[in-house]
This record gives sequence, structure tokens and C-alpha cells, in this order.
Amino acid sequence: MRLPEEFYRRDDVLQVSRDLLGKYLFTKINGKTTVGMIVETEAYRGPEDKASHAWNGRFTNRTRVMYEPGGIAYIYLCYGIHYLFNVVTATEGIPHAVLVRAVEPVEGIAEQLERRKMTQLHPRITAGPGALCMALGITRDMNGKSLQSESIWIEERGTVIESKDIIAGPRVGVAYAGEHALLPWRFSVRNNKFVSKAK
DNA sequence: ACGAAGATTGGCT
DNA sequence: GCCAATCTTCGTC
Repeated sequence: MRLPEEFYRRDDVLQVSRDLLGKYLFTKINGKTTVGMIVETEAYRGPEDKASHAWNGRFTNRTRVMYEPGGIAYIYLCYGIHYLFNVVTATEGIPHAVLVRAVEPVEGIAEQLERRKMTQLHPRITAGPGALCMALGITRDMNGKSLQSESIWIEERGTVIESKDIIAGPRVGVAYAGEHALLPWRFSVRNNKFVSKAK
């Protein structure tokens, strides 16, 4: 069952971030469907969060989609090489978002291997935000797209991740955010092989 | 108009 | 473990 818009439009981005664990991220590109179960997320809490692109209410051509109502994709190019996929949350005007950092491949694994130029299934295939975008074929032309669309969406399939199996820790790669870098806003599924290795 | 830095990854030592 | 790849974004001149 596809997650409804109300799921994303809650203002508590930390809760949405936790709730996305165990959900299934789908893409359908040129008739090929690929699916990954979300196992790692990070919450970015809009204006109050120094690590967020929307910190201090920054509104630019890039960040504008973060201010739209929740339930759409925010995708941007990082280091000139990798696409990173975020889910925009909360209501219009509140630029909260959840970065999806890792998924476990579930369907279309052959296609995912091909996109990653790999021959063997290895956690590296989707462990990391840039890696999962490549495996699922996510590129910036999906930026701003509704998660109710026919090319990218998220489903609930009855998988339950219990609170005791959710690990909360500091976010990755945000040292520039000072004290905000220490907030435990990264969530992952305990003992899942596809969770990325933080440096 | 210019330049530094970035929510990363993979290859080489 | 270290470092290059690669290009958009944004602050500053």
C-alpha cells in the first residue's frame, strides 16, 4: 500500500524519519521496477538545523522544493558526482526533510546490479545515499516529483521495525554544523547489512 | 564574474 | 587510510 500524503505532512520530522524504516522505496524507469527497503535515514529539521540546506530559512532555487507540502522528492547533486534522495515532510512553508541513506534491495536486483556495474550482490550496492540512488536509477529529473507519481513512490508492506531495533546516532558528514552535528538524528535498523558505514 | 566547499564513493597505497 | 573525481550552489568581489 502506497504511503498517503498525510504520512509525510506531519510536522515531526524525527518521527517521519523513524517511520520510514522498513518501508519500501520504488522506482519505475523505462518499464523497469526496482525496490529497496529503507534501512537508514537522517532527519533535517529545516530552519533550526544548521546542517540543513534550509538552515536559517535559506530559500534558493535549490532549496525551494523543501518548502512545498510534504510527500515529494528533494534530490540534489553532491560533490558533483552523486545524487542524494530526500523525502520532503511537514506542511507547506516548513522545509523539513528526511535523507534516505541506505536501502536493502528487494526487487529488480539484476537491474540494480547492472546500474551499479556489479556482478555479485554486496551491501555496497545500496549502502550509502549516493549508492542507493544509482541502484534505483534516481536522478535529478525526479526532483520535486510527487511520491504519488508513477515513477517514484514509497509503500508500506506490513514490515514492522520495533523501537528496540532502531539505532539513533549522529548524522554523517555534517561536521560543519557545529553542535547540531552531534544531534542523534540518524536512524538505522539494527544488524542490517545494508546500513552504511559512517566514517 | 570568481572561487571554495560540499548530507560521497571507490580505487590505490 | 588517503585522495581524486566532478559540478552545482552560493557567498563575495
